[in-house]
Amino acid sequence: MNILAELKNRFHEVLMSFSGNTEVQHLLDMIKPAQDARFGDYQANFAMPLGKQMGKAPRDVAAEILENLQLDDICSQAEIAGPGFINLTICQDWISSQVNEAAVDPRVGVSTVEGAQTYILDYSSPNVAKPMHVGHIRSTVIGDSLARTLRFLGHQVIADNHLGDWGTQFGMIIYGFKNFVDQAAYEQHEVQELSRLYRLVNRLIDYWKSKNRLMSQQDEIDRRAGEVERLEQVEPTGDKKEDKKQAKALSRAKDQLGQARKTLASLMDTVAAVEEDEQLNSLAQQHPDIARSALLETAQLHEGDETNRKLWEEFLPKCREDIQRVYSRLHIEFDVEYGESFYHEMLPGVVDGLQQLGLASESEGAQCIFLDEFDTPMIIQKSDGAYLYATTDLATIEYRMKQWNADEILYVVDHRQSEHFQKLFAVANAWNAPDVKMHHISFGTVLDETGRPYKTRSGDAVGLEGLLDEAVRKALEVVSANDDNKPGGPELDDPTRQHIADVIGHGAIKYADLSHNRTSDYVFSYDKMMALEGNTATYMQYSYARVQSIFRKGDVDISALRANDQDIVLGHKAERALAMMILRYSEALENVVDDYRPNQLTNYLFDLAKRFSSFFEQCPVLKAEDELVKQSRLRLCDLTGRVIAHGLSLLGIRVVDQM
RNA sequence: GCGCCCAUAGCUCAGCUGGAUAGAGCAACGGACUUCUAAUCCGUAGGUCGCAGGUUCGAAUCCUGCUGGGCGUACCA
Repeated sequence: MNILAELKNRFHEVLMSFSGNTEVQHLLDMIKPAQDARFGDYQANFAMPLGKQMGKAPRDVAAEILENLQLDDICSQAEIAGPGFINLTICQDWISSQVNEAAVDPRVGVSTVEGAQTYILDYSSPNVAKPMHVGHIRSTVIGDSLARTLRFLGHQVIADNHLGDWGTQFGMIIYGFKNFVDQAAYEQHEVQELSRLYRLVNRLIDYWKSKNRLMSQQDEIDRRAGEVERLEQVEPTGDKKEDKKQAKALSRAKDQLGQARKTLASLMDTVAAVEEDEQLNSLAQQHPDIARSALLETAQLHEGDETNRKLWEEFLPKCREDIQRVYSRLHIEFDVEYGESFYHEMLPGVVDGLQQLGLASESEGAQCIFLDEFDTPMIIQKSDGAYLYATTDLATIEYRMKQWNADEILYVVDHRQSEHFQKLFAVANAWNAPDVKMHHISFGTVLDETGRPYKTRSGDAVGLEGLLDEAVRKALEVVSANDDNKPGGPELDDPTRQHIADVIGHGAIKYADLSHNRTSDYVFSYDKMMALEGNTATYMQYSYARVQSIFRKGDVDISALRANDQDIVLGHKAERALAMMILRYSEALENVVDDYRPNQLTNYLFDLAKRFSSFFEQCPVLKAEDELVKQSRLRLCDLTGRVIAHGLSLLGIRVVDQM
């Protein structure tokens, strides 16, 4: 049961007599959870605009609406307050009966949506040639959570991992393998060696790129310095506005000069770092053309060159296994994993099709699609004949429509690609998918602790696996310390502690990510991520474990408890508050799906767990005043535990019975 | 230059479609374990919601300008 939906239902008819249908929807949206407990449980704010519109006093309008409304069974109180707010208090009996229903419902009171849709979720999509690092986690975790939530609500979901298994990075690995491989190391640990080769080639390419840019960068500095000098000599005109403009131009020029100098310094660093390393330097000098050569390897792979194709076929499964290992420990699953290579053969057809429709045309040797709203075109074929990820993305949409006839496609990708997606959606809608709704579920950049964009420094990137290991290690420390300090002595053996640490550590990392509004940038901090108090998964897991602990101590037979028809009664205000929050679960899920924001669910779960903690302090369960209250509270505990576990499961987070 | 995004407590962040006195967590301070797990709870303190205008009965939220930051911007993904 969704209380909010039910309230809107009740108000709908009455409001219809006050205004038209489209307007009513808008007015109904002004019914929402109360901002403050003093105002009851829900509040309706539509009397103010309605009064304005009708030229009546809002309070009179509110009164008139309430007179024509049958709310007695749901609300114990419907009060007009302030300028015309309608404050609604849900009545005790109704909450009880709804909670009783939820308690025997496998879906804990959440119904499936009407009008289920077919969603395709495109998330995670790592580059298989590079080890996964902290930057990959957001897409993976947010996408996984949205997939689970949509599915639970009754939609059909196809989770697709659009792997980067065909791009330039493979050319780099192939080049590295042909020139620098350490056979012994490769035989011992293939992926590790491949990843070393990738980083090595990347570094050498960077070296040459930087080195070749030194001159032009110096020129730019000279030019900017000249500009600063020129601006400094401009005499004040006496005109305030004009002088302000001048001052601004000068400060901007100085800024740019500083930037240019900084860029030069970092170029020089890159160059020096290689040249100071004798071995690296000698490799660099032996491969001056490495950037072009690596691209050539990619081109040859795409053209079907036998050697390169064979190498690719040898590398790919190994890279995928490596990635799979991370997914298994995170319990991430996909329905399909069609990488970029899967679409390779469709690309010429995509370009042809777009040309024939006149959407694509040649410009500067490349096949381009020009769109009115954008300055730069979407390029679908390079002047050297190679295809780009835009081409692949278009082919992917084509395939997805044919294969699944999707209603909606969600791309969980960081915000830097928003322009790409805007173009992609515009082209797809004009070309082969006029009706499908496509959304870029963008999220913020991962920042380091100084607030700068988190960048993987070549050589010592924070691998995702290392991060997960660290989280589990820290969790184990806390689990052990906590268990050792239990009043009755330790309760957990080592394997159990290890398992608990595993659940808590992985949960902490996922939750840290999911609990932020996805559009915000994200400050990555080991300490913050692994803090196991406050608004963290651990707090919810702890609440769950406390419920189970009550059952253990009380020797409660859970299946018998669930089978008995003893009603839940809400005598204490902490019980009422807890029950009310349980009934809001479906509202929370609706909020998640509404704008694809899992943090709506983490916020809800935190509220729920807080209410439970408060209930736990104030309401003894096993030592309740009588058997009726005890049974009622046991059932309330059970339901709370189930909602917490269920909510966490939609975030991809597990629970344990004991902590 | 153009485009997109952001600015909320000391720190990290919520704040849904405009609603009443802007909320959490962490850190700080004061209380609560003979008790169903203190990984907890109760309380105190902490704010010019970047600045200036505008729209509105009502603005952190919408509009305009400004300041400061991030990102993107023709053949990488």
